[in-house]
Amino acid sequence: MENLLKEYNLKVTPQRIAILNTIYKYGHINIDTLYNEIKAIYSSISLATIYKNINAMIENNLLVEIKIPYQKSVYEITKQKHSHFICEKCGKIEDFIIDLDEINLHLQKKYHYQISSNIFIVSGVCSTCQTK
Amino acid sequence: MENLLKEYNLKVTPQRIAILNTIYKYGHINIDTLYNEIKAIYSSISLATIYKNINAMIENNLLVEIKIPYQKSVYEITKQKHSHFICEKCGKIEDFIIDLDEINLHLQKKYHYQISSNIFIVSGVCSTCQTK
DNA sequence: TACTAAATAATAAAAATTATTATATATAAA
DNA sequence: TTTATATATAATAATTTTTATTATTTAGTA
Repeated sequence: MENLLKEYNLKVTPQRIAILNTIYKYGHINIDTLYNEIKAIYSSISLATIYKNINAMIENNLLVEIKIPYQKSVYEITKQKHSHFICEKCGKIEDFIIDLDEINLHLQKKYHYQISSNIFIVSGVCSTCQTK
Repeated sequence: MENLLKEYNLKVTPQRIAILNTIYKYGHINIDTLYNEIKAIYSSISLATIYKNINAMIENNLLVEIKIPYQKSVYEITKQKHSHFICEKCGKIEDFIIDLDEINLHLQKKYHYQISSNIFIVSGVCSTCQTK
């Protein structure tokens, strides 16, 4: 995680490494869970520090915030463009890759949008919850 | 708007009618703008009443909340399923209809999701902002 | 018209986020 | 390796956002 921080022009601190490790471990994590996890390691850390770091990392594009219906936002490490599936039963969030180029091209032609990014969130019931 | 409230099993009050009229006028509106607009009509209304009504209307599916990156949520009257385009320059939000059935079917087959809804938000530059 | 449940107004309280400031630490340069 | 500087942290405080409380008023209905 040190290299990652350096890549994104952020100073390397043990707290930040812990934050990134935790986010990486979870894949997606909200502020409360993150705070609790970090507190277990650095008991003196304050929520404000978590927020400050998260915001710094978002500004430097090391993290992205995913705003989810009926839930608090989750944060994840910036990676290949992908979409999210959210299970309405167990709350699990899964990444999946789907090619949106065709749709974007279509929108570009039809509405003359210059498209820079997509958010695609799918809600439903995951395969494991269906069998319960 | 009276009929709309009745349809969704909500009592008809002048404040609620004003709220719905304002949302309808704007298409999409955030809580602050809404509050200011309503205050101009009912100067004694409190923000808590706005929140309470918005939440009641969301629970009864008369309104939907759209969570947007880098902005406060906006609310809109429930209508035909649609997606949103957000202009990064002027902040304008536009609705558009696009058929996501194929994609959903593909996801359903590939990941065995039972899909109930989609959120599709496209960011970029709108046609008018491109020519500036 | 009167009854009942629910809405409003006016706070207050709680939850979420950001700001402040002294101290500590990371990085870069000497 | 040491020192200087900028930035991060911790501890709070302050702000912002959202929800709860309660007395009063109002809408819908009998």
